[in-house]
Amino acid sequence: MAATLHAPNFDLEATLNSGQAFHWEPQADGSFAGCIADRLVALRQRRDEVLVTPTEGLETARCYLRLDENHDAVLRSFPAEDSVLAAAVAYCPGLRILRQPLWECLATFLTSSMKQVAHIRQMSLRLRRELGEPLRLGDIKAGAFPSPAAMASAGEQRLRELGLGYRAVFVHRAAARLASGEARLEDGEALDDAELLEFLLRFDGVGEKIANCVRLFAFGRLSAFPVDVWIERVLRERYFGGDEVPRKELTSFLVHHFGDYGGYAQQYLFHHARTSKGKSRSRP
DNA sequence: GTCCAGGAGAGGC
DNA sequence: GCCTCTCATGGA
Repeated sequence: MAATLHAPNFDLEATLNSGQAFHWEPQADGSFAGCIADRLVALRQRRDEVLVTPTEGLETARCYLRLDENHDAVLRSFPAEDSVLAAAVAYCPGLRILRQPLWECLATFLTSSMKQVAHIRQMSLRLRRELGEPLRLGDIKAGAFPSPAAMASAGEQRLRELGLGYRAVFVHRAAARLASGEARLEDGEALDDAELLEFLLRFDGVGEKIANCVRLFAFGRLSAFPVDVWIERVLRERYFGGDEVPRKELTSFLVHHFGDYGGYAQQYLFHHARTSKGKSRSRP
């Protein structure tokens, strides 16, 4: 029934619930059910293994969970003298960056602006339920993430009704551009990191933050470093003594300090800040 | 009831 | 270039 993935130093629950993907649903048996592209799978962690149901989903899951990478090399790349990052890694060393489908990632993060993780999740599940291809796995039902064509033909008004608010226009425009063939996200694969950033910024509603989320979580550009309100707070408080930091100075610091796997560092810092008890939420 | 969120774009200066 | 304002919604 289930196939097994070797997954040392891996934390399935943290990875699926760390604000990268928003649709994994916990099951009574401790597994998580959700779609990877158009395949509905159930994933369950057992010590150093991840059990994948059905077995045909094995390679899909391996790729999605990035279990084909050398994670130790990522951890070794981090600046040794950085105690803030070290604490975040120690808090949840098994956290991984996912390798998500391109459109799903772009569309989901277009809905993310000025939204809390819980609400992005609600929108994602609703879009899947209302507009996605219905899938079944035993008793489990779920919807695939709706295609650009499905989103385009649903129309902006329908997307608004599904709770997207002012974000509906951006999602709809992107869906229409992709459905018509005017733009192809796969073309981004061949671009270098800087070119890919420019490519993504051409979508209306995509700024530097969302572009970096898509570069990191979908295109696997592991140096991409999304700066949201959480990360900005962590950086200001823990790396800049609480002072306001000009955006340009911040960007320069990120590139030089965190290095080739800055995106991973960012995810550890984000997850730690957002979920740990000692989370910093000081405000003026 | 109030606060705030994995932002971006437009307009004013 | 850097502010400030607006957009929309519901979980915490």
